[in-house]
Amino acid sequence: MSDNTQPRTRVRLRDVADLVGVTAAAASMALADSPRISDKTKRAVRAAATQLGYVPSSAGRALRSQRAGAIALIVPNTTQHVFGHSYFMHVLTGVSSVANERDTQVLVSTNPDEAHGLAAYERVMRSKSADGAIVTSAAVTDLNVERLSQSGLPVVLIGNFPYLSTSVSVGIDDVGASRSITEHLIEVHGRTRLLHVTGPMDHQTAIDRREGFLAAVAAHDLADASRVVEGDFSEEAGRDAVLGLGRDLTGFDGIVFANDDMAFGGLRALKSLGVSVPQDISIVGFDDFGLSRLTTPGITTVRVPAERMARVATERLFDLIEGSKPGPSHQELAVTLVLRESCGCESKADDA
Amino acid sequence: MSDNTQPRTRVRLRDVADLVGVTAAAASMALADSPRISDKTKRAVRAAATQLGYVPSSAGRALRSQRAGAIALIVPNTTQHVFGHSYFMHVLTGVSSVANERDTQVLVSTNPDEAHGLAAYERVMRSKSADGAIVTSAAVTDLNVERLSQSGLPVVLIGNFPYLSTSVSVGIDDVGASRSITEHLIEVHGRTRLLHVTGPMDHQTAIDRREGFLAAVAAHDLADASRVVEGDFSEEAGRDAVLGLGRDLTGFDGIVFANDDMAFGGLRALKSLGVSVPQDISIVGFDDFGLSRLTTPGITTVRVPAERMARVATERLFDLIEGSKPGPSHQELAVTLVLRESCGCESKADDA
DNA sequence: CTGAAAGCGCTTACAG
DNA sequence: CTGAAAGCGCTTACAG
Repeated sequence: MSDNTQPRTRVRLRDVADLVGVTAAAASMALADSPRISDKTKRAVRAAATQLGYVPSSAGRALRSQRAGAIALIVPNTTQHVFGHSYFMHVLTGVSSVANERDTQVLVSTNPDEAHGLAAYERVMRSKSADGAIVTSAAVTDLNVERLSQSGLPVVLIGNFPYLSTSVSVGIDDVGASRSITEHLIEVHGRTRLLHVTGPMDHQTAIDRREGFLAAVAAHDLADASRVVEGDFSEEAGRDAVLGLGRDLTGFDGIVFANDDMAFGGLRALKSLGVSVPQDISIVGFDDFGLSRLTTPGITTVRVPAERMARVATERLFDLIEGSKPGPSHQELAVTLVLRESCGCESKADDA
Repeated sequence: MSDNTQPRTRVRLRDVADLVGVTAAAASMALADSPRISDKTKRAVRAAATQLGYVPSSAGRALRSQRAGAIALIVPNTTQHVFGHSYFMHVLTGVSSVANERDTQVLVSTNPDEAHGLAAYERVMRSKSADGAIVTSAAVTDLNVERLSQSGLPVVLIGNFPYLSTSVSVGIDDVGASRSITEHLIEVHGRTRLLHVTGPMDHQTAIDRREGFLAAVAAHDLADASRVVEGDFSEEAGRDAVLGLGRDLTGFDGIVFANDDMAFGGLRALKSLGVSVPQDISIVGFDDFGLSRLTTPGITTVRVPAERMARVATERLFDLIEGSKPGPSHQELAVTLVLRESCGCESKADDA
């Protein structure tokens, strides 16, 4: 019945107020459900707002209230290389859903804006386009993250940042998880001669996952038969690590890759060499952002709860913005060991 | 040397102007490089802005200039199901890079905000949080897309929307591409008994890809030996389509899946039945958003240039916002046939 | 308790 | 040509 053609021209708060016969200030308070305003007026204002299709101007509100009503998700320029698409989508999903609950917009800011002399994300923050930021960088040496997190602006980091101990961050126990998955190869599959292919060593995850690997082999007295090769989280690095071993390859019966992309590259290389996985060599990866269940054999890995990390980080960010709940500065979420075939475990049914 | 501690407190244009000894209006014009202002003043203002670390307030600018300085990328609530993570990231990458070139922020708006009675993206537009929107929906029946695109607000759609012929959109020729890949199975691999598994039939891509398949089999007089089964773009649908054939499966020597996810599900199902691909049955997919090169065998598919579509769409959006260049209302980009092993073509070297 | 002004930061349009 | 006011839309803080 109410075939109210949505107005194409902007509707201002004043228009709503005029229709009811109150001031814009009163209408504002009515819509904000202020106790100052009578129920009768509130109802009238709300009806008028609906009738006119009023939507508050974000600029007007932001300027007056000094709140952008948006948070930024920062994509460091290294992301394409270090993280996969799936990882970022998990993070985006987590951030969006929490932001949605709070009627807050999500701004995605990519970094490589060096032309302007200022990191793009610093611009975002300084221009007050966003009230806070989620940063999911990885490089230990990323000074921008440090500057931003110490600027006093609300920022929550996803990952582990031991050098930024005062920052608020949400991560996982990479050391423990890496140790666990390595011990799975040792204890369940009896592997004794292990290779670890690391990520780029300026990334904390790479450092921690190597540490976990080393702890596992040391605890089982397998350090002498084990080796560590440096990679960079790319599929090519996994391939090169395997191919680079040459005839030394036969000295290993298990490979712990620091992420799934490298495990996939390594898996392909092993296949091309006629080495069968897991019969000849067990391999495992890390992340479970999507790839590892698609391969044949499926890659046994550690599932990093990216979406949950993002959700928690975003909730913490709102706490910071609202100035409430200090809470712990670093939180660690639990991870899951996902057993597939590449380690020697039996094939499971489809895991969706 | 210039160890200028960045000010934590906001720097307003007035502060810059005061430092130079001009009015805020003059400083504004100086930074905008207005011909009204002398070079000397411009230099002084720019120096002061740099010294103070001035970044314009997005709210102030937006309110005055009636321009948000942001565009929105709309994620329809059906996206999780219909598109993959990779697709959306390709789009986001394309949109971001063009937006970055124009100093414009990118807002990501997810749709499922029905609680507020207004589609989230309509809120975004009406609140002037964004000056325009890129919509990458798919459902033919999505009335919100129609409303939004006809609201007069600048909107560019990614995909084909024959029902919205007045809208600006960027897509590919799904019919032609589907026909081509089907003919590849027929002409190159001599397949004659073909099955097509469609997407959800309320999606234009599903309709078009089916049409291309039917055109191919009709042109080669293979319609009688061919069949069409309805799917929904999910891995499970691909699996179910194969398993649902039962002993009829032996009647087919080629399957054209309407996307890669279904092809993957089908591939797994065929493997589980002991049917070898491509020896017994050739299969092909559509999209090439990431998955199809990871499987064994790799899936032959049509590469949809998602990032380029997004770039073109975003450029068109800026044209609309700036009110310039009408140009064609629908553009089609070329696609690539990506030959892998699942059709029977020889294994190629790694395609990165 | 309530009405209406002031002002967030910016840039455009006006007056001189 | 240039100076300074006006006003974008909103909400808070003030005056009555």
